[in-house]
Amino acid sequence: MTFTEQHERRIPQRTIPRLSHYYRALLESREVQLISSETIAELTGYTAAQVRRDLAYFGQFGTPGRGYSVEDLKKVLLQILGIDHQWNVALIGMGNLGLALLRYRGFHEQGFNIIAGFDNDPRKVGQMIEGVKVHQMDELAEYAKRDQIRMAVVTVPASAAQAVVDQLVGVGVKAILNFAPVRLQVPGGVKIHNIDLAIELERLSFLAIHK
Amino acid sequence: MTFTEQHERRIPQRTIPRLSHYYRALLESREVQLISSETIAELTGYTAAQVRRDLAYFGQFGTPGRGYSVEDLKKVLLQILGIDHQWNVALIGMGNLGLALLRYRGFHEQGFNIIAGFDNDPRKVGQMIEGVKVHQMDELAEYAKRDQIRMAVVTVPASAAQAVVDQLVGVGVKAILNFAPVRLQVPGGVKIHNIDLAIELERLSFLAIHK
DNA sequence: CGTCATTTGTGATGACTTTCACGGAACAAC
DNA sequence: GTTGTTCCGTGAAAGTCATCACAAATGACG
Repeated sequence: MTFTEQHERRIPQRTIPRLSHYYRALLESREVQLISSETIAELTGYTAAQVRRDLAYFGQFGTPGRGYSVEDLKKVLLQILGIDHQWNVALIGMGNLGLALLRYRGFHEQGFNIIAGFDNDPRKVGQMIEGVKVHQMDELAEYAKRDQIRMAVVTVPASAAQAVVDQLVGVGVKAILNFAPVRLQVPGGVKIHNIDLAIELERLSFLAIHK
Repeated sequence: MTFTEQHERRIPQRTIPRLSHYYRALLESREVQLISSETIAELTGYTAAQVRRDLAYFGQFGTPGRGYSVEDLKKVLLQILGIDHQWNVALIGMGNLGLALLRYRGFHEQGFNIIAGFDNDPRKVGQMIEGVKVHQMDELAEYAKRDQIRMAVVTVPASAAQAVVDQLVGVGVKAILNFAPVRLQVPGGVKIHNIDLAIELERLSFLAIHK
């Protein structure tokens, strides 16, 4: 069973993280060969209808009366999420957050290989951390070309983020995960996803005092 | 001008982070006294109608024909977001991510004071990092009571997260920011917000290969 | 005071997302 | 075969959220 690109409908934004959760549920279900939408729902906390609808956006992967093949569905989800192959990732900004992400094992386990770090601080350049060497920013173009880097994680201060992103776009990076608390401009075709830790805490604060 | 609690309507989930963005835009507008929804929209990348609607969920803060008072609106947003006072926060799990968050200045700037760290690794217990002491987990109850800790950030491995959360709930913590990639059970009244870095990367991967 | 330009707050509309509910496909059992 | 059970895929309904568009409010100006 294979997933073949077929964009008939628009995919709801929130479907995508749910697919990741479904995939994790499948990883925990090695002993069974078939799994129902109801079981996936129980394991993930969503509803069975939601599971079926989300999967149906991408094709017909189940068998009525039986369920979904765990092995096949895992492959399909890997393909849909784009993690059926390795991503070479550059990490820009080797401050505390950058170091933490470099050491975070979760990335490598999902096929995201951080293959080079970049920083402008001379004290950090040249260091070897977790098997990853830290380079000066002006070496970015060289490595991006050589190692086909198409994804980057940005953990520089807000004031430097736009310039860094411009450089990344310039060397062909197509997807950027940005931790700097600032809205960044990118040309069409380049995807950017922002994680703002202060805003996440504020959201929690709001939840805690309301409702 | 003051915001008085009045929950007539349900607040859309996505309104809350937008409020944080509006607040940031106001911080950058010190020279002006009045600001229009149109200007806030330009600064944040949303639409003017969205800005007005979001604010209107909580009351009437503007003046027709004039706009919003920057000073007043800042106060209102601080109140709505619950960051008009300090939060005492416990940080559980002093691994790489925990250390990065401890050193991250953005938290303290928004009134989130990490006042104690906790870990079960004997090599970490007793250390002093960024002015914060690392304690054993079994000392949690004592500190939670003494310092009125009502919020916690959890950066322990997935396998330990539920036990940690149970302890936090037991000592009266009401809001938890969880970085462990696992779905956690909490009783009603306790708010939990999850950030899963691997899933965020998968979302980016999806965006990069589709559309 | 009347007119004009401006901008809020909100009813109405439209777009998007989730849930419901059921036809039909698949297989087991006899 | 036929019956019974299971469970997917999806049209339709319900629910949620964003945008439109305008009445009403405000102050400037003469």
